[in-house]
Amino acid sequence: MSNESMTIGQVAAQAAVHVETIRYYQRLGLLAAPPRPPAGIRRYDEKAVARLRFIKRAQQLGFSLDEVRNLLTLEDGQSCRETRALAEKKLDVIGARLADLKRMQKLLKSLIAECDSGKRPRACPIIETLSATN
Amino acid sequence: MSNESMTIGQVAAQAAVHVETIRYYQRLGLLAAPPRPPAGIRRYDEKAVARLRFIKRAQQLGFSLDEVRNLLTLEDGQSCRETRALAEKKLDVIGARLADLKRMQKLLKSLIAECDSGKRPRACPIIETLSATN
DNA sequence: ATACAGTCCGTAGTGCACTACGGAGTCAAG
DNA sequence: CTTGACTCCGTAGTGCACTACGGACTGTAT
Repeated sequence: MSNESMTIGQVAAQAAVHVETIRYYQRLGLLAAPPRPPAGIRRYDEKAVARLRFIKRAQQLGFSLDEVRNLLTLEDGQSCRETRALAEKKLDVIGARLADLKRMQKLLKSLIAECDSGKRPRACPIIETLSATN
Repeated sequence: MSNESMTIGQVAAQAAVHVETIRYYQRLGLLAAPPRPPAGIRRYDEKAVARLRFIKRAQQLGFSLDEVRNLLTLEDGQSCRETRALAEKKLDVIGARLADLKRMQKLLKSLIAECDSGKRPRACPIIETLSATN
């Protein structure tokens, strides 16, 4: 089943995506659809599975499908510089997002802690904070 | 301008949101639209601004508008327990997201570092990694 | 009195990544 | 040779949080 000539459903299973997702990527031009034999069914090979995995891995690294499209045009591995630049930009975005989340986490934690210590004169510190007039 | 009887545009400016956003929240029932005088223009007070700020702050803490709706029904501050539960659930989600992002960050960093050390036999380590057959 | 900015309201579009649906065709097993 | 699972293809819907548009009206400054 990891051979040549798989159906779209088998490819989907191999790559752990839904059939519809494959078609969607084909529409977006992220994955080539093999030619359809006259009145037949398309057959896919290992490369399709590899490509899908590539896309999924890149997504997990935080790349959007549009960025993945870029990555794929660099897939030949010739332009390491560009790929690197893309990765660095993404790293910045991740750093910023990380800072945001940490800020949220800190605030929520302190609010919850304040809830726990019964010693606040006010109603609910969480609501209080959200309502603050700043 | 931070008085009674502001127009929707003034409220928007005060709360740093767009007019359309206010109307959108009204449609969602997050904010009450004051009655419209016959053939006139609606007038808003400070409370509207405060409510919008509440919503925006909650969003910054990672709450969806739907969750904000919940928060708003708890706004009287009487049911600290429920509010706390909501905050704790959100804290969990944030923790998970943080872990994800850190994983991504680590991987991207090491890939970029590998790019820098010229000593890899392969083409581009980033592309290589994405292409790996795992 | 009139120009013009702002308001009102409803509906439609955006972006992202899918997910669902439906009717027709195809393929393999029994 | 029929049943049933799978495939093909196009279009439409989902979820979230807005954003845009357009025509009619209102309020204010000149």
